[in-house]
Amino acid sequence: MIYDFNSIEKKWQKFWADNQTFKADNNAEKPKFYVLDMFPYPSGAGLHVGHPLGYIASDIYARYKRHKGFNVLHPQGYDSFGLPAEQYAIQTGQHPAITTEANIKTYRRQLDQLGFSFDWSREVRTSDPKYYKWTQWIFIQLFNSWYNIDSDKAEDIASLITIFSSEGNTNVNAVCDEDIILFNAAEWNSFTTKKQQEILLQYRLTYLAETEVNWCPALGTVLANDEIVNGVSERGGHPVIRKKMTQWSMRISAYAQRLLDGLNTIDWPQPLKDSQTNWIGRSQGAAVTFYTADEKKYPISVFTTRPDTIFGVSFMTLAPEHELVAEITTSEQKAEVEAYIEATAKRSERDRMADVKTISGAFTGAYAEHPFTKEPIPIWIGDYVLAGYGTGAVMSVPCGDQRDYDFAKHFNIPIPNIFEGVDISEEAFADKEKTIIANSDFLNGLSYKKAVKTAIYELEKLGQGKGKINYRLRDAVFSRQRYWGEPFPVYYVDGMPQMIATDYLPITLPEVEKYLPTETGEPPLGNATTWAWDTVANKVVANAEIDNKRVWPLELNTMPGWAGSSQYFNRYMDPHNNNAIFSEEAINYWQDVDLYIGGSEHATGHLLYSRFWQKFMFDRGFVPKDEFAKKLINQGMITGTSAFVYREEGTGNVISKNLINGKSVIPIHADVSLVNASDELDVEGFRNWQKDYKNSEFILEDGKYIVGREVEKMSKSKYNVVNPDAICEEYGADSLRLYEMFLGPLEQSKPWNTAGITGVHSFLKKLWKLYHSGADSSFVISDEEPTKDSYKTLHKTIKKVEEDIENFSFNTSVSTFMICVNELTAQKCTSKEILEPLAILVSPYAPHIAEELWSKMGHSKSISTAEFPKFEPSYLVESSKKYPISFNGKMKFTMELSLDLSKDEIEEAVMEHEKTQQQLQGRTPKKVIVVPGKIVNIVG
RNA sequence: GCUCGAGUGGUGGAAUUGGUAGACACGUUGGACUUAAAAUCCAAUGGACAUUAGUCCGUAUGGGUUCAAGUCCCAUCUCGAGUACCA
Repeated sequence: MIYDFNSIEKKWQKFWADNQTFKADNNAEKPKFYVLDMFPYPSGAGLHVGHPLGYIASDIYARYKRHKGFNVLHPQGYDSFGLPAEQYAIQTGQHPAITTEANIKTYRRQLDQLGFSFDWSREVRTSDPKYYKWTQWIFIQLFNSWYNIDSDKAEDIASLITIFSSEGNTNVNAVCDEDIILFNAAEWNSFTTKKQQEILLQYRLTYLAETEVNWCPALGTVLANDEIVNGVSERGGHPVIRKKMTQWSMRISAYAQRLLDGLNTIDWPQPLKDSQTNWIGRSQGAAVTFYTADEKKYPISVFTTRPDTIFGVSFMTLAPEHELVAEITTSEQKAEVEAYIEATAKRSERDRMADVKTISGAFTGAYAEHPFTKEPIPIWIGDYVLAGYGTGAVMSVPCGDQRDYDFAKHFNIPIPNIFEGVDISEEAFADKEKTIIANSDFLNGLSYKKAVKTAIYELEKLGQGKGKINYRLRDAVFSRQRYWGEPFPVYYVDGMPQMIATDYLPITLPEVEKYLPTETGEPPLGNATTWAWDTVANKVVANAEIDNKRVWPLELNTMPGWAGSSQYFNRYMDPHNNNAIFSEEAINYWQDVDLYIGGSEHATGHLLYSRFWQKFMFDRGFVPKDEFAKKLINQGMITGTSAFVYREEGTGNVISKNLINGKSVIPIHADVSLVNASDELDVEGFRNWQKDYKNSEFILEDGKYIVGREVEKMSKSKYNVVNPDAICEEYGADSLRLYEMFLGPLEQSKPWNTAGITGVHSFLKKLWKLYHSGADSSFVISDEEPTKDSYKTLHKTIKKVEEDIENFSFNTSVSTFMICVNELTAQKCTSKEILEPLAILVSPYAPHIAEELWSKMGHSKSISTAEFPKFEPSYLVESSKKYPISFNGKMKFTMELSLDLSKDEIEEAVMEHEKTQQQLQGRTPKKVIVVPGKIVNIVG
């Protein structure tokens, strides 16, 4: 009987589906284990061989944990809102829901054929109204919450209203907008409802605010910083400009410190933690207030990490956008300042980035007063100061900061030296550790640390400063001018946002004629004709019914891509619950994700926002853990191996790689499916594929055309995409699963080369043969007592595979299986004692063949219910060891010695050996190092 | 520029606390079987010299620690990822 993988795999995939083998129970006696993959965006291109890498790894782990007696939750779903489907809709008029549905079908078929043990009964789709009902629900919870710094957590907005109406806001310590007015209880109670709502909005965790955004006119949308590459949109490469818009924001900044602290409690890759740490960008220093030297005494607050250098300030720099600029600029300087502001506004992000070195700025003509020396300090504006960071103003200390130094040099501003014994004639001195402060009044002679403390103390005495921690992390804009996203459960009464009661969720996406922004520049939902909220009937009605009494307009923006993915891991716990985002029983049973596998590209997007929402959900008592994933692994990327043919310039001949010899050629991508393992091109196939080359002359070497190879990212445009469907057809899913693991460590990126798959495929055939040693290769398994060697082979395999899986070293397990099967084949082992546990060992990696062998051995239940074989160390105990005998650290020969020997006995035996004498050639060794069980090294 | 990660045969990669470098595969070469091909099996395969032993060199480069270094320390180079004037 041959190994007919195609029918075996189909058979077991059907068995698993029919029997719901991997359906997870929400209240089992067994301990829980939650293995999660980052769910995919279902793109039109389908899966290529790089996509399943992480899914295979997590599937192996999930299957292993089942064997180990855990109740495993291993769900899968789709992040199905997103721009590509919308772009396609704009181009073709096809509704994104239809495109998405079709793409999901392809994904599902491709995932199924790989034999994953997903519990598909729990599938979620972010674009499904039954799912996004709960995304809208979370939004409402955020709206109805504020961040209390005293309790250091989010609380219900009702508690804030209670405080306002009983004592006003003077004692409230909250994370809120900067421009808060102070009021007492009586004033609060006398405010109009609208006024009260305006004030509350300044405290809510999601709030409407005027934000400066990256507006892309061509796409009609706002882009996040990470959606802009080199100043143009990542998709399409359209120009991006800065623009002010009223948008929903998330007060993630409230959680900056906790997001930082939480990193210490989770087992995530260090590079990922580092990039979140950088993104949050905590810096400790002081807020200092300077006052202008004129009679108006405008306060200018700055943030500095170096309050110890305050006596080195020789000018101040404001961002050109700073609101004080217009107020303080003198009439003489007005023209110059305005010209500079205009020039910077025109400069695109791209120009600014490409040109970091150019120093530019303008003098405002105004002066500030130094808090201690009372000397006048000139106030400049310069675009190296960013309006969006800190206060948009800096105290410039040219001797201690290179940018300030460069600016001062360029504009001939004095550079006072406040460091003892340091030369600053060439560059600024930014070292904190070796600093001794000089020329600084009461700070003279102090070290950095002491000077910082003293400076802050003195500033506080003056009432002109205090210690402060600043974060780079900005509140996250949550509005998108797009169609294919979650609608907000929000309508507007007199311009003030109102939440729709959660009973009436979901608010489903309206139908529109066109998916583009409206002619008046409103988002695509502005095209909807049935998009108004009837506050009495509590339903969406036609826009024509808007009377601004009972029927009001609905929000036109939709939510960003990360909305749907920020709590999906919790929704999987109870995905069909229509009364709650999840039941208490479900969340209390599953708690959190034990293992999360996905790409590192989500480091500062999805993974930061999810942690933020999780902490919010924790504060409000919805979830028991404030971090959602205990352990996270980034799988590396599988790159493609592109193939190139070379067209000679001039002649147009296509020259085989080794015949180029310095000729001037242009490399052209060839489809990798036209190239065999020996880099030979199917010339006829190439001619038929690229009609332009139909009649070109191909210059061959030894009758073959040899292509060039290069490792690149797998993409359609490089013709290097390898599709898993064809591989499953030719070698089977088990081969593909094994091979993807065999390629190398999970976390490393590595190039794909289909040729190597024959190695794991023939391993599976050998495995099959081990169980089919009868006449006509029929199934044979015996009750014979296994040999010692067979036991040893099995148990060293159990040990290694178990260690490997626990350490996520899946590549080495595959090698271990190969060695095991090679050895058992040589031993002619047919014992059930050995072959039964072997099938279980293999089953997480190659589940189809394992199920088939398992059932042939007479089992009626799935192999996934079998217990993982227990490692028995006694089978590996050795009585002797083949010692490597080294001379001066270099191994010369080996010697078999009993492990019972003492150090001295070993030394004696080694010294007596004739090869030792031969090596020594009569010399007496200076020293003999004996490490029992390891090595002998003879020195001298 | 800064932060982080990585450099091992022709290729993917192995190598526990420092203890036989190159496991396991791919590829290549030779052989068996076959009319032939595929499949399968056997042997060789880091480099150089010697081809019988054997000797020397080898884990990016240069130093160091050690009886012993791919592994630890210092410096340099190269590649990859993240970030972009963060005061």
